[in-house]
Amino acid sequence: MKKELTDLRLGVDNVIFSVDAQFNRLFVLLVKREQLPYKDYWGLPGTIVRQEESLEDAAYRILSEKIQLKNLYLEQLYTFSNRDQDSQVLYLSVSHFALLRYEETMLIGQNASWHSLLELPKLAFNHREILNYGYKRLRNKLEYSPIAFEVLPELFTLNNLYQLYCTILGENFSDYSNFRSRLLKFGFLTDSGTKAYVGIGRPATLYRFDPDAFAPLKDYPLLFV
Amino acid sequence: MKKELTDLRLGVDNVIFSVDAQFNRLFVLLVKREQLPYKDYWGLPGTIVRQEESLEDAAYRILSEKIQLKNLYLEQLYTFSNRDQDSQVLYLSVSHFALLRYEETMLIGQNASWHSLLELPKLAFNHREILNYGYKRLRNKLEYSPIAFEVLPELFTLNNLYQLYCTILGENFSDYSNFRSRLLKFGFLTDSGTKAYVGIGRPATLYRFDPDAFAPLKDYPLLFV
DNA sequence: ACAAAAGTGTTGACCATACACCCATGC
DNA sequence: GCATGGGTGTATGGTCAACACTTTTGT
Repeated sequence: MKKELTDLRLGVDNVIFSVDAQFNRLFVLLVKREQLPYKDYWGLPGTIVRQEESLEDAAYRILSEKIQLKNLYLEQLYTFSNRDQDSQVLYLSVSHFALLRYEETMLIGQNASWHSLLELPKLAFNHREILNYGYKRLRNKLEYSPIAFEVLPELFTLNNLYQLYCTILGENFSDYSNFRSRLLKFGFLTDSGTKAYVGIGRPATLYRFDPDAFAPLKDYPLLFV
Repeated sequence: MKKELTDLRLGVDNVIFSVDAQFNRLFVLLVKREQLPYKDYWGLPGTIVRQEESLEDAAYRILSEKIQLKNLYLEQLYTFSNRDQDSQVLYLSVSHFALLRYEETMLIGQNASWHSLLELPKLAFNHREILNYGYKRLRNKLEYSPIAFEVLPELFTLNNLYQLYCTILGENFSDYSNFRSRLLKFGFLTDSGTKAYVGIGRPATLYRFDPDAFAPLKDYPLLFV
């Protein structure tokens, strides 16, 4: 019996993205480590799984210490494992992923902050690898699922939507006018009847995402890009 | 310190598919359990991770006890977790996935066998859920990656390829002649110069998959279907 | 009137579908 | 010759990228 068991440390690490819709910036949540190893390095918010917790419990717990959560849905990414050569302890990290609204997310405490993906510090452990994996998943979800509408306000303009896609996928992923017609043709964006007046220029139609109209499409591999 | 640790049982479970190219059948590898719980039920080949093993080691070890492995590449699927309400032990199952050639795979021992997906017995634990997850991944990989060529013989006809897709994705996923031209247009199938003479009818051209010609395409989301 | 931003339309190239049809072989 | 399966071609309709154009606002 003893032979079959192994010394384990089970942890969770979270790759939490947020999009600043106003200034078109993509952020990831990092925490400054206060303990060894990698003291004073930045890393992903993670923790050891405690007695009586599930994996998801642990992931939500550590996040709730760093940011205010509401309606946060975590998705499992991948399980990274690594056995320490000296101690023979097997370290397991089950990583999770989420996308939030930057404007609605309050940070708690001093040691957590949003970092642009364009200027990342050196990260602790293999967190850079986990982050890259999460970023790949983010872009993938944006193309194949309606994740964008979870992070936009209830009413949004097509330009808001387009900017969000640009921020995550990069400029020139698609022509704006073609993006418009493709999205409108799907039929799950309904005209709210109101307009967005923002200074000079023609006011933009405010749309609303209609989950019921989207539902029948959800099993098809429709491309948003 | 004690408070942070949790009673853990770490296991791996494998969803191993094989395709019988000759008779167009898709199989999954199941093992008849000899111990409690779920004694005499069929289940996925899995094991507890031992001292000094990595996750992958354990996955390959249990498979090597059931089938002859050669060039088997396992891909991680998902980590299922479940805490026992009575003992408070946290059970973790890191599942893996692979696709093999039925014709080249020798089973070892009496308690492992191939089962058609169309007539599955009741499975132990949550193995039905894991299997469904793996099946979804299999179909997905077939559409977006050249996994089919790992499982076909070195020389194959376009009809062999088409039959393989039919077996996994179901009939009528695409017209045969359109499937032909789409695949040939990619340019990574090279005419071997030889023909397959199988009884009556015009002999079919034998093709070979060219990894070098495929390489530049690998980062594009090309659709095989 | 003019600039700015939203929104529409047009064009040509490409691609998918559903077939019809031709080709090479065994009997 | 003819059945059988391999392989090619084609007409239609749709989709996509690029870009020109029109509309509605503030100043």
